[in-house]
Amino acid sequence: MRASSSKKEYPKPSVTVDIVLFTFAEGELRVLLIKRKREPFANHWALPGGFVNENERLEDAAARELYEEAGVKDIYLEQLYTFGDPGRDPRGWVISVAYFAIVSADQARQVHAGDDAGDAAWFNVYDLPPLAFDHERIIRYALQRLRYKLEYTGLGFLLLPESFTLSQLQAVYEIVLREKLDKRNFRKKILSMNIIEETGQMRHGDHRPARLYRFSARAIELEKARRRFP
Amino acid sequence: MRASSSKKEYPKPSVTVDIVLFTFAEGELRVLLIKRKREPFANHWALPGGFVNENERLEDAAARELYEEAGVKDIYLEQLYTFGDPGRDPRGWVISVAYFAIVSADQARQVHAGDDAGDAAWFNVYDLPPLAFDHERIIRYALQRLRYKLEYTGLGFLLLPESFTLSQLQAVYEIVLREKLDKRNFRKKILSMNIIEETGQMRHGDHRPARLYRFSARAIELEKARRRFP
DNA sequence: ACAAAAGTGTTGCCCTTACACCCATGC
DNA sequence: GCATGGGTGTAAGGGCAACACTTTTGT
Repeated sequence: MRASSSKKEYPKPSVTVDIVLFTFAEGELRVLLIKRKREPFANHWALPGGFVNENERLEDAAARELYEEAGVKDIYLEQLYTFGDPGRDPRGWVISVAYFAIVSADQARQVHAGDDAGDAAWFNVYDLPPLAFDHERIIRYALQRLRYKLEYTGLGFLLLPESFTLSQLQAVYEIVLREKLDKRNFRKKILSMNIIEETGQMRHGDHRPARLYRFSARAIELEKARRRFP
Repeated sequence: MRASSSKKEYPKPSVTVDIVLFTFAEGELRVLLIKRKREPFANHWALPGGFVNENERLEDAAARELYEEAGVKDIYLEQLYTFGDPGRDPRGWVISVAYFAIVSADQARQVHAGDDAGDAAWFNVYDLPPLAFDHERIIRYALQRLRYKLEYTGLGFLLLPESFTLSQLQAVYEIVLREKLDKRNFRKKILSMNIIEETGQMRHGDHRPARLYRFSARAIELEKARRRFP
């Protein structure tokens, strides 16, 4: 059964990528879904994704599908898990490499349904419609990964617009982690990470204005270094 | 490009699993390799692995290949990463789902080359021969994962025989993490985790006898719970 | 002036780290 | 009796959690 006993022809699976794309807007953690036009699961919502092409890196396939189906580019992407259980796709043997992705609230606004896909829409992760295939399971797993990332790295700001207040950032943490956080401790912790800096601007809203922050170049470099592998 | 536009026939990749199987023996962290009999990379060492069958779970395929090629069963297995870069296999389009696996020193002794594979042998991870395909990269990534696991969970003992001394366990940590640890702090930390218990036996060697420990049922349950997902 | 969110420090506790000596055995 | 690895406690410092009031604005 070695790869090298290769004169015989073995059956081959189809390989797809599926992308769990998160963002944060209006106080909700949201996931992008596409409404399927065709069977199986016509009119069900599903993760964006599709077949991998030959001579294409898996991550490139994920980026391409996101662009084709939702018009978004330049996105934080990382491999999540590969799902290959028999029966996960009624059409036959289909293995899916799932990716985990984040867009800022700014980028999220550019999303529009691509030509060859159905409608694209954002859904509250905690209130999803019935999903096609095993996509609910994939989202649950992605959410778990998002929680780890938020706790261990400072990646919360990837979900927000370019400038944001500390209260907004805290709201992201609270909603993703599903727990209430202490304001002072939160601020101390985030500021001590040295990953965000003041913009000097203020946000004016209903009440006392709040300082605006952006994530610092340092934070971006840190994350790039951490991802240099594999 | 949706999965559902499926009347056209897309080319399909071959899908394999490759397993990075670790153990610890004679003061070394070791990886199991198989000597390839056929081209490409004939006579090079490679990770155990092979094609996934239809109607087979990916993890089952990994377990099967380990059994066929090395005769080992009932192993700690978890998915590591999926490698699909173009050109990673000279035979064409081959995507590999890599698995991370650990056997105890006891189990490692049962390893023997299977019928349809070449020789099987254990190698010091820090002193590997030239490897086939992108297998060196896969091993480097698996090693990184092993380090995380050792730091965050108490899984060091999976590498050791059923009963072991604290000094042996410390040696595992030191060699995997490549740093020297303080004996008292190490013992305090491990014991406070409540994952190992005394067997009541002693190991008699050259010098003062050492207490033998085993990992407790609790540790096994904990790890099972943590892995219940995805 | 009042409602509402922004902003700010201190304390106690726990966990981590650094560190050195006696003990039990085999030879 | 000596060489060798086994085994043990304490003190200081850093990080984390708990906790309440003042400030600034819009209306």
